[in-house]
Amino acid sequence: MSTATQQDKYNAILQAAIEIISEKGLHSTSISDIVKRAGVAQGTFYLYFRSKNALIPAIAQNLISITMDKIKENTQQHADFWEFLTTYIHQIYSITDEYKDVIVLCYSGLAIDHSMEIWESIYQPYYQWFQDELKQAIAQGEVISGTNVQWTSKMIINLVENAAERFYIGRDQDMTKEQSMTEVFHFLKRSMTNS
Amino acid sequence: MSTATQQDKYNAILQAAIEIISEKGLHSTSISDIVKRAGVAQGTFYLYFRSKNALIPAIAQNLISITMDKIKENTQQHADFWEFLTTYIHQIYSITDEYKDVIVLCYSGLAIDHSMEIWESIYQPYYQWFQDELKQAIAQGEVISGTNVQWTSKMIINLVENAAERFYIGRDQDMTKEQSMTEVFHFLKRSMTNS
Amino acid sequence: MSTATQQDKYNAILQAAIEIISEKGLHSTSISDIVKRAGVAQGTFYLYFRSKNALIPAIAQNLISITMDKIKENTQQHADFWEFLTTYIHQIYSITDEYKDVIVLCYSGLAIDHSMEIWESIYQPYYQWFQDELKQAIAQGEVISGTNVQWTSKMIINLVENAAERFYIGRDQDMTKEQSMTEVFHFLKRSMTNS
Amino acid sequence: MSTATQQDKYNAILQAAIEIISEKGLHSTSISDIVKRAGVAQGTFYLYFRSKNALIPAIAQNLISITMDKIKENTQQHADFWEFLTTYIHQIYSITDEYKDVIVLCYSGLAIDHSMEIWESIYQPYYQWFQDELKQAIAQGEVISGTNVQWTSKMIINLVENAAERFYIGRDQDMTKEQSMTEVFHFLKRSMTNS
DNA sequence: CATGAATGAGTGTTCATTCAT
DNA sequence: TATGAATGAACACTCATTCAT
Repeated sequence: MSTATQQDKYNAILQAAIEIISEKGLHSTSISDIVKRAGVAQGTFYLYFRSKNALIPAIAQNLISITMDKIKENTQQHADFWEFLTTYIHQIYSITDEYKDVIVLCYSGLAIDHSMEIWESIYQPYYQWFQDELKQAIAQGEVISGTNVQWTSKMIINLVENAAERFYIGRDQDMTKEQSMTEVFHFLKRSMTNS
Repeated sequence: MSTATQQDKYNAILQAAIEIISEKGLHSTSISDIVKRAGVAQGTFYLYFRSKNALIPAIAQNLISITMDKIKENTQQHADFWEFLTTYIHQIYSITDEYKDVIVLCYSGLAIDHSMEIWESIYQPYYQWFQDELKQAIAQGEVISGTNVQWTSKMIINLVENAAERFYIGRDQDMTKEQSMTEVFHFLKRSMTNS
Repeated sequence: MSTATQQDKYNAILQAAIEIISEKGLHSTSISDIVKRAGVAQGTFYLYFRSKNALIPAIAQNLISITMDKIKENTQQHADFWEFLTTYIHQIYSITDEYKDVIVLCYSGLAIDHSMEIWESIYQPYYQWFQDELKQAIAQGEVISGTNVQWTSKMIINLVENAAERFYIGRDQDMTKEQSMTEVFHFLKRSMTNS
Repeated sequence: MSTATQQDKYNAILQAAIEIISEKGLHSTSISDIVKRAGVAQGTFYLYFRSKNALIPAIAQNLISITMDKIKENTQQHADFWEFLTTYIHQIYSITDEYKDVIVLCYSGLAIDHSMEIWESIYQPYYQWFQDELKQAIAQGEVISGTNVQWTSKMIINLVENAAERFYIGRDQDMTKEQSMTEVFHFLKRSMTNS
């Protein structure tokens, strides 16, 4: 029962691309490199991706999917919003550490392609999910009312990601990971509660 | 006595590079394009830049210099930290709008040569300057004491830049520029004061 | 009983090929383009043609068939050879106008496979037919005796085709179509009669 | 004294191209083949020709130049128009024999490029030269007056070339070369004189 | 007969970089 | 310093052809 479906080939190419581009960068990675590792023929690449650049949005999408899956899985049970936020921060730091190369390639790749706006559209369901959590927290009285849920969600997500990226990618490690995460947590909590 | 000094040629090449790369992206811009617009010979490029990639840090450096000049100039006079912060936010939004293409090209250059650390070093004096302002605010009692000046400065700078980039580059324009800036301001102020 | 016979598919592919190659040229036309327009699968092409190059002789054959059908149909009734020749010239000009793209593609196929001899063999029945007309004219005393029928037939056919091609393909339109045809006619008639 | 001028490289590339494309055809000849034989680098080709297709008009131009040089040189001295025409026909047969491959590649190449009209423009000075000879012959009373000099010149040139091409390229050699040339001569003479 | 996914060899073209002047 | 002709390595992408179903 040979079951090499189309989905398999798509994934093989995508994973190979992620691995190699993460290592060598987009510019230095050739299609030839990718297909060799994916175990398919040169032409097969173009059955699944319109061009080399078309890889980037696919990689970004993939990253976000993984991120959401991991976070959702780990934040399912939480006593209150602050426990949720703590777990969320931990997860983001952990994911950033694991996928730092992919994150960098998404930033640079989407910029190369002049398609930075795509980030926003890919993030949409992620933003949405966070908004729901935040709304609930407001309803519970854990977060001050009057908060602009939409804007604040994006702000928090970006702030946490930025802190993690500065720590793991920018190698700005004056403090420990724990200290960094604590600063993030308190900075956010102060802003969202009446002390 | 019109004498084309070395500095002139360096700047001519750098400016030409910024213009063309902003338009067409790094990948699609050739040295040939750049020298043509700069009005120098092909080989002259290599008298001033070691390689094509060496342009990116120079462009980034240039952007930071312009940013710091503009901001310093406009924030010289301020009654208190919050007036300073307001002006700062305005300036960042304005600069982001004007230089969005250059910012994008800096992102796209991120991954080249794994130059992420260079990025942080270029930001260093910028961070330093902000830290000084923040220290002063704490000394004045405008900002809660106990704040980690170093971490918080970076956080603020990144948060403001991110909000502006989401607005102008990610084209996330659900709210007006003014509303967006106001949200940023209050989010930060809440976090840095005892209500 | 609508049954797509083999002949149908052969013709569908051939017609599609003629259309697209006429538009885009042989080199820029892919088998993929052809089968898409013909409404058959990629592999089906190879059930009817050995290769892409095998299309050219088939297209040429097709053009000659059409030409002969049209000319025969229109020259059936003629008082004498000169009326016949006049009609013939008209028909060639008209066909050249209608099929100029196909003619060009036949030229472009000339060099492929050094297939020049194939060309002559395709023309054979055409030459033969014209020879019969010419023989008859000589028998009738309309054309001077002593004429080399074989050589002269080819000469005339080529001369008329060339004049038409210069007019429609070379766009050498200093004179009107009518003037051009009249020159051809008189040039030939002078040569074939004692004044 | 190394004197490799630009003209030299242009010619080296052009000659190499003519040789190889004549042998293998345009499609089967790669730029790599050409530059290797020309003894220049890959990139150098593009300093002299915009593209592979740009070779064809250059080759055609070259062929016409050679043709005119040879013919002019050999027809300088002639007692009358008919001696001139005889020599002309001989020359065309001889040139066609020598350059048959180049002729084929010009036909097919220009057709591939959809630039058949270029033929006409390249032929212009050739036509002009023949017209002058023909005018003189009419002035001398050797050729019937009332002849359309422009049209007839083109006709004669094409007729002679066609006969030669049928003989050497189409390999239509039922008769000897001499017979073929004699037929051409008499066919033309009959048409241009009152018998 | 028909299909269309898969193949992988093949190539025109670009362009960063060098170097003799 | 400055030039710009020359280099040649590198690569994305195409497409004729095959073959398992």
